[in-house]
Amino acid sequence: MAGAEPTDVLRRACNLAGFPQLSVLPEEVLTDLQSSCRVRKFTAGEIIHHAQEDSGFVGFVRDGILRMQKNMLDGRQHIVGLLVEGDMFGRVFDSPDDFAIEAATDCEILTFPRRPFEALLARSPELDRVVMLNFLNELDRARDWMIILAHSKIRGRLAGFLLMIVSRFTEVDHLLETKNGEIRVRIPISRTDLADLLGTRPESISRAFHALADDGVFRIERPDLVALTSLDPLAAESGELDFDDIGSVLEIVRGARRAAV
Amino acid sequence: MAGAEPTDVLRRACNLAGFPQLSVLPEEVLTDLQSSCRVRKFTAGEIIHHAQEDSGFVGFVRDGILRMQKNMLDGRQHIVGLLVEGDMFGRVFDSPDDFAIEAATDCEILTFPRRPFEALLARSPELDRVVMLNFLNELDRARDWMIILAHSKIRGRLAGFLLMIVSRFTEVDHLLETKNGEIRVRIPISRTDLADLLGTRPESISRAFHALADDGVFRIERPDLVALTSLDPLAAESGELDFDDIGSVLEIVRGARRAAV
DNA sequence: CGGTATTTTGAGTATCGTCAAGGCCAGTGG
DNA sequence: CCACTGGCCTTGACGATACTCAAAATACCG
Repeated sequence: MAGAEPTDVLRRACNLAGFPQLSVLPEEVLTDLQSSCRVRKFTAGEIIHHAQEDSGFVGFVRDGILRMQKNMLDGRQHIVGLLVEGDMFGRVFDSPDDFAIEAATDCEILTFPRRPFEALLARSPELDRVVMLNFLNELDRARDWMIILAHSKIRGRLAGFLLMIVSRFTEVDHLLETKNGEIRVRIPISRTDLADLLGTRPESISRAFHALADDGVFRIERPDLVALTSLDPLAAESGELDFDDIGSVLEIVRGARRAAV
Repeated sequence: MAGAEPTDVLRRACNLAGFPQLSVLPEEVLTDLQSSCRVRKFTAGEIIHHAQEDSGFVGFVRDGILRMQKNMLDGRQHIVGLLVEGDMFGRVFDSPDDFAIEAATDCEILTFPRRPFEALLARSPELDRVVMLNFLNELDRARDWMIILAHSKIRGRLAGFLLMIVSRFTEVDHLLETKNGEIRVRIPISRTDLADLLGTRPESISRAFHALADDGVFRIERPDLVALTSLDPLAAESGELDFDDIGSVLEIVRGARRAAV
């Protein structure tokens, strides 16, 4: 399959400019990266990486959303993280990942064969730094998910999830939109995925959505789109979580309000 | 306070031999580390590091258990991880940690001033590697906690917690003991901490303990000590979680059985 | 416009959170 | 040595919440 592909076209398609973290790398490292890079596309539901086997590559998400999950023997699955554009995934220097990676939406990723990538990592402290900071960021996110999951009521978890989207996934393509003084948040995964992520069932997720809507926390435009005028009720529901960069989101809201007047 | 201390004695006390991960480091790096190392002791309940402020050091746990947590405005606290002997904590190269670190038990840690540590990190690829692998390990643990938290019933979460201890904290001082063909697991934190970690209340933790005991999953010797003859019921309760190195624990059990016969 | 998957709603049961009270243990001081 | 105290764990009762199974409504896709 790979042999039949027009590799020069593929490589031209490997535009690394879309990854701000990589912009600090020296030109030489970038060309090295480009030379082993491949673009791969997946449609929603496809398996990108099986748990506990070496995929042989590290990946960068260029577009779409991936879910990292553990598939249980009884058929249920638990999601431990969402990967969005700009995120890196995969292992370096040790055993393969314990989690499977699947496409939650249609998506496009860049892959780099693991061995050459590790070699480059050893040669370039800059790349090493980028990868290290990426892991630290993932660690933060995982712990934020833990806080969200620790809420005893589903309403609180859902509120935490929405805050996670507006605060951590601010930059992600089309997830956030400000219009007429309100923020419109697109929920990029299904109720089932949301249940797998928040540790509950789809029915409870649905009820929590409508309970919050009834209380005026937001308005449900479509099952995958809610509109809200303030983040405060959401923050109150989530139990006074202070996401670190919620401030920047508030700026967005104010900007939207000014634009609306 | 620091100026009054007999620093040569302190430095002799900085025995890095207790950290297997560090044994791969070149002699030169080890001496560098030793030279900036300080030993600090804390008693249970003491605050080691406040959230969102730069502690100015990275730490290694030599003894005892630390909890990493977020303190909520309403007084509740959510635990996002436990640090045990051999674990490293603290940030490098970026903003301070979002979480507070407190002593869950009396403990002893080694601290290294952050700036010199970062400088050494830049000079030594070996140390860099050690730190990177540490973060990867923490990431794995955080995701395992997520899986545990995602259980809808407290029984399942508690079972997951016990499996976490048995599989991930195997090496930790006195937590695990095999005797007369059974494993005795010491629960190193209070019911309240356990509730903060598993996202519930102490009462529910207590009930879950006794419910599992009534079903023969284990026997409660003391509030902080349970004895069990097989991990299978525990694994069944936790929903077929397959902790990666549960195999090695099973070896321990078999060994204990042989010794008992 | 029809067929399918997803989301929502409903009713009954199980589990959990809450508040309050009781028990156990260790340390303290008489 | 014993009574007292305070912290932690346990138990009980009740209301709130979530899970389960089933069915209906809605959205999505061709």
